[in-house]
Amino acid sequence: MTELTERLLAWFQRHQRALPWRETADPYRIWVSEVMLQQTRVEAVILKYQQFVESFPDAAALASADEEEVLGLWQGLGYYSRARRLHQAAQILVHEHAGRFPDYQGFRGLPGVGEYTADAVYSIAFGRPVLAVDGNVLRVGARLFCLEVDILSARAKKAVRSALHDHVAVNQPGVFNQALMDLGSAVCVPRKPRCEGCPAAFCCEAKLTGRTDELPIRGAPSRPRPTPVAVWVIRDREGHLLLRRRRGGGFLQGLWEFPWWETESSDAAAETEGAYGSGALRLTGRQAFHEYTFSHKQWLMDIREYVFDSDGELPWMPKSAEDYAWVSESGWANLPTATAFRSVFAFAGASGILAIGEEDDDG
DNA sequence: TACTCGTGGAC
DNA sequence: TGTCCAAGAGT
Repeated sequence: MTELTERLLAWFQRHQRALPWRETADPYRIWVSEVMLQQTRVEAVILKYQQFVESFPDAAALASADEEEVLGLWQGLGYYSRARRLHQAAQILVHEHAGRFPDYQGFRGLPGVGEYTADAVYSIAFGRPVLAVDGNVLRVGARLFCLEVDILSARAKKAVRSALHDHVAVNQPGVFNQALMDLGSAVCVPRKPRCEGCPAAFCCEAKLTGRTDELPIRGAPSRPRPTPVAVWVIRDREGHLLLRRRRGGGFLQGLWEFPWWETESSDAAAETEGAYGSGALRLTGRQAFHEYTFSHKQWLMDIREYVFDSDGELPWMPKSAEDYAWVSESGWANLPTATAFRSVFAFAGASGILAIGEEDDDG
């Protein structure tokens, strides 16, 4: 065991956070936590994790659940394909692996299980002596070894793996990996690292050469692309709201939403009116404008209210219509929805939304 | 490699 | 207030 390893483990023993997924050795629960934690802060995960494993205490329970129920518990966490892939993977585990965790390669091949997740779960739950390289470890490694390459590049990952290889605590790799991650999130933070309390400061090349503020090197993320989008709040004669469930694509797949269309022109309302309007749809005149920013696009939402004055279906609704539903102003609360539509529910006056708290309306 | 895929907290 | 970014995976 190297001095770095020794000091890091001692620091972790003293400073580690109490987290619900650290109170179990169940690989299923550790797996759930790792998937939830992808690109997501610990504080946002804790409650969701507890609710999730309470509803689905094991892989069999998750496998037999409806996708809608799974998405409902994931609601608000974002990156919803994680939930669908976890659900699919649980079904594969139950039906093709008799509910037992397969070997490392078998697990690595499950939907949503990449290199990091496989390494994290198998080091923590099974003691597999591998380094789990996440964003924290990349940042810590970049400073420890003064890596001059973009930490998001494949080269950086390879360099960190190589440089840390001999430091992995092979008799407790899971503890070692979590110690590195905790160090990254609590001490070796992106800006203004807290080197005073760092157990690795004694051998940190960035610290010893005064370069902690220059490292790591990381390219600027691409900016969200402004995107006009028309959102239709459609009521029937009884005041029910028309929602649809998204199918066939990655974005927000499986979630319920108001009908919307991204448009080429900045006048989203006019463009969609021509394409999707119908004689049975009557504008009420109520309109609002909201912005909502995803990781990769910025929606400029032109929200309009219509009344559907007919008993039929709208031309663009599929014949089966099983992915469309007329719901009461409180009925939406039982359906998984994306946060992007929170302001639209507020606009629609849907009950329950005021408890969440709102928000601007440029009218 | 570069892009898609959400959300909200920190500063 | 805008910017950054968090225990990534899939394509």
